[in-house]
Amino acid sequence: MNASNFFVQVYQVTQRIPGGKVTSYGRIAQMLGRPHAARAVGYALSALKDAESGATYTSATVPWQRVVNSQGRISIVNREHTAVDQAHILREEGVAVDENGRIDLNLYLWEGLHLVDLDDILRGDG
DNA sequence: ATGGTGACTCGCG
DNA sequence: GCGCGAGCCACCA
Repeated sequence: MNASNFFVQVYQVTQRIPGGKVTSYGRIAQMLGRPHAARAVGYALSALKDAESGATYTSATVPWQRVVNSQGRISIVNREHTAVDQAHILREEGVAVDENGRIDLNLYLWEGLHLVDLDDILRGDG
């Protein structure tokens, strides 16, 4: 797999996160075989375009809100207009987020992909 | 090719 | 629990 596919792989893994569950940037990186590429994962999600852009992967087709940091905390608080949105959307999905943007990973952490699904993504079939 | 930039993580104090 | 510093990775000028 070449580096140019990395973003796409991140998006595809993220799309497999079921509603009501969350995972971390680091875990996604780990699933993709790059345990230290957490920052790159965050970079990929920040690169998502608007729904109107017509791109394949947009903030509307990729549930970016289900990705938080390893502490179970929302990483984009007080960041421009999108500030409180992530917590809001997660609550609508049934995830308990306190006023500090913290989530109990013991309750909402996503199990992760089965090897079969991961294989599809890493091969580019997903 | 090189340096700067994050929606990251981990280890310390 | 919180702030810092130091790795780490993919992108873009």
